[in-house]
Amino acid sequence: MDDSTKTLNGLPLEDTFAHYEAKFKALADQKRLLILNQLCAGPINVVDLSEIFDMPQSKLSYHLKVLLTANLITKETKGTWSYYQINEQEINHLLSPELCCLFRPNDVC
Amino acid sequence: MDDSTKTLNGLPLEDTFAHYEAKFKALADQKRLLILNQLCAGPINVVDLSEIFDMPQSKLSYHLKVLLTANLITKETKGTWSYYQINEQEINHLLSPELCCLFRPNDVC
DNA sequence: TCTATAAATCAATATTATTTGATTTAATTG
DNA sequence: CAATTAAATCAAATAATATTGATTTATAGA
Repeated sequence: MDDSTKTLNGLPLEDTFAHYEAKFKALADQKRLLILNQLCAGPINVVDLSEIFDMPQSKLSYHLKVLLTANLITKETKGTWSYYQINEQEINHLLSPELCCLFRPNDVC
Repeated sequence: MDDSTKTLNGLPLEDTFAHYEAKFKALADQKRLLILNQLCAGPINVVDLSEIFDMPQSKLSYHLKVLLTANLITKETKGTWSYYQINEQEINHLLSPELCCLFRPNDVC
């Protein structure tokens, strides 16, 4: 069987890996990892994040969008305010239990 | 306690995340994920890889170097030939058991 | 309605990563 | 030693991401 026809769960391997490439790209940034870690303390809005990290709001919006697009976080908007949260399921699916601990709201590891 | 003083295993959080940023960057590429997956079939050299993936040798050397630097693979040189292998420990430390399966030599998941 | 504020988006720029083909280094073999 | 081959490296071109400050959109409240 030639390599180009290998599949996983009915998908060509290349599609599978294109999918994970996107996830890892979103994780491949120190600032975004710090944001994820901060989100463990609970839902938070852009303004509060920009104070905590001393970062311009537009920069945070950008990085939050990257994380959102990769489905690593979720957003809930209440009136003027948007609160961001970890997508625990997705994180658990990707990362080792060891690593997940850095990004899990309710864990002591 | 202010954010800049948070630590994990005696290291500032930022150092921890700088470390993981490098690992995830190495994983954040479809070609490198395919290479890792191929390495599961056993140690292999650059020329064979470049035939399997129909890629120029210099490109493969580049991507292998990225993976090596991130310590996701290891290299063993025998005379003229260099054989690359998965660093299973490192992969296991990073990825969920589910995902590890894509990159484990001896697993059926 | 007018003002203030949250948050996304935009356009310009800067920074990083990737690709390519050529060259170099080093080991093997005749 | 000369020729061959594996594999790393280099420099130049291109592509992808990130950063900045300004602008825009939308909601809330006086």
